[in-house]
Amino acid sequence: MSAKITLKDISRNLNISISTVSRALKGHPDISEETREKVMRLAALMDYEPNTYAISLRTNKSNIFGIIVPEISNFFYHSFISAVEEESKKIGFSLLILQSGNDPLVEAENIRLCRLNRVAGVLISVAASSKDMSRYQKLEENGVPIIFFDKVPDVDACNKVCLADEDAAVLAATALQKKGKQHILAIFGHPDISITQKRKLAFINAMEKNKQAKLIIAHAGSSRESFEITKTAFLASQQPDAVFCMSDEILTGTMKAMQLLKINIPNDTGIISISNDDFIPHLYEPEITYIETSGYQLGKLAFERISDYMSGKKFYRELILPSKLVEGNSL
Amino acid sequence: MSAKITLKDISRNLNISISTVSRALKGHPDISEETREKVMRLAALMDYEPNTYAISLRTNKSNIFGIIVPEISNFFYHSFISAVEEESKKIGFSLLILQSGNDPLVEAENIRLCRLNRVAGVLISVAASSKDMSRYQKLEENGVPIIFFDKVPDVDACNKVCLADEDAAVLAATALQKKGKQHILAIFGHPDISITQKRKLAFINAMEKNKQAKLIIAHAGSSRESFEITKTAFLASQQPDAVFCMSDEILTGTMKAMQLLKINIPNDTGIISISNDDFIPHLYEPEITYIETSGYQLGKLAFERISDYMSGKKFYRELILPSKLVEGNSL
DNA sequence: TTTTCCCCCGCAAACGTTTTCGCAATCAAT
DNA sequence: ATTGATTGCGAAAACGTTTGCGGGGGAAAA
Repeated sequence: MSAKITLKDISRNLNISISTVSRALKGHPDISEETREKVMRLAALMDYEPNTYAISLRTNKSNIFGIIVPEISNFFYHSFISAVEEESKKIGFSLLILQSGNDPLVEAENIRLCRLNRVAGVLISVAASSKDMSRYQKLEENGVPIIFFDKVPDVDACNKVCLADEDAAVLAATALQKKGKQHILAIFGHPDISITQKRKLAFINAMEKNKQAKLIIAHAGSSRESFEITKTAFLASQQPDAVFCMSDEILTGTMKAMQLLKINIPNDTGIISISNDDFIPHLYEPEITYIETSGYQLGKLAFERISDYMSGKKFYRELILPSKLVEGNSL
Repeated sequence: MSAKITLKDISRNLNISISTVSRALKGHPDISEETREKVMRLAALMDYEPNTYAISLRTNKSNIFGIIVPEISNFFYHSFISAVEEESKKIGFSLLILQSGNDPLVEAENIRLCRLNRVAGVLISVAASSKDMSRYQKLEENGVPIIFFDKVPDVDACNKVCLADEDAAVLAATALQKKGKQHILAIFGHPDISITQKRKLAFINAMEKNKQAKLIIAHAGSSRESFEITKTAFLASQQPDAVFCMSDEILTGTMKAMQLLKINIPNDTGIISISNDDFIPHLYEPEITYIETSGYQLGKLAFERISDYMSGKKFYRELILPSKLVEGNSL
């Protein structure tokens, strides 16, 4: 049980005051080069590690970011978290990861936890699309920066980093047109969530330019539903010559149907999706052509924003991460 | 900037001492029912939230578990973390999640971080299969319980929770025999890692009972490699009538080859794998028959062990999570 | 010589708790 | 009435830092 060594230990050992040790360790200009050297050396030798709790108590700050997501078991949030973790580590920060399970109550509780732990900042993808910002504002009043990402509140006065949802849909539509697809099954997510609405609108608009193409719009709340939708569509008299899947989850359902019906891709039909990572699209043969909206990249962006905020750039901004087409062989 | 209210605020308000307030709040027997009530009520009213840093400084404890995994972007660790998070929340604990990237140096640094943050306990899946336990022991000397899970050190004097690796392989072998498979391609992971060795040994042993079956053993370090191995095997003159995949990663590679070669499952060939979750096996049509070794369940088990430890059961134990066969339609 | 200035450094308070010790009051037992 | 135990509470130290203020000493300016 090697007792933790403290500033006091060092000061006693060197016959100088605690304050001098403290200042020396953090390069305060008041301290002479000579004593600074001395202190530094001894601290290293004694394996001194500052007590983060004492520091936080004194300064009312911490080296922890809170990060709240609907669920951690999700590729997208996953890669987001990884990215933030990588960057945070570089500046000596740790992550307090909390999942809200899409429940506003749990979310509120998590925010409370962040307050309790005096986190230095919060990154959050909101659960409910509530317009009630009060629970978030409490944090900012205490000087805690809060960055919304992906699923963000529908108000202007906050910091957001988002994916280019419309843009991704447009890119997909363009790719389909370029291939001359004429009979397209487009499967979107649950009609109520905002991301579905955005992508659907943008997709349909972009498709308008191609008057003669036949468009079938469908909504799937789960992988299972998109499986059924796809199956039905391809069992009909006239098969689509392309499928657009709004998300990874939908893509997996569609692909199961493809396997069941032994449909040849891309000869019988083309596939294109919007995906968060390369994982799902690379699972199939041929590999799926997709529009990437990277959680990882978004994480990097969010970290950048929170760093900027903490170093003084406290104005509100919305950052958008561009998406890009990744060519597979499925279209 | 609503200043945080403290014990002092409450005490002043009630004209009693800080110590009394502190004791009242935590139900100390010294305090009369009457004042306890009073204090409780006012605390609730004033929305009092204890300062965790002050508490930790004073008690040298925290309400945080450290959890160190090779990578967080991995289904298995993922579900493990989810399970631990769920349970921890119930007892008011948070999680400090760190990834080592399989680098012993980073791992050491992460362990240091756990010490720095005075975590109440550590759950770790070790990076290197090093037998050097010193860096871990330092924690236990400080009274911090450390539970190893999944990838554990090869020594007895520590707490472990593991998957039934041998068991899973035996179950798979048995299932293959029951179906009367005679020409089996078995793909394992990288030959150096311990889990590969365990599973391979158990699998081969279990297969011995079926003398006339032809067994092809292969090793794949990645999804790509298992793709190549499978392709080659099925392009040969005599095709296997079943494939056994040791892990999800290997399964994905094999399934890509199946799609490429348009092999009919289970008519042309049967598939069975060992998987951490239902996610990957359910991605295909037909769904894959697999042996489940659940990260989620393992997380629950690990939490149970660390709770027990903290409540006094400090002896060393190794817990094994049984695995079970989940029937799909691929065999 | 005196004054002014700057360079280094120490004192002590403060952050919000927990906990040891002790004290006064009450009550039961002798 | 004296002792002894018990009950309910307060004073104060401690946890390890940071930081405002002030002071001693030496050098430069007067």
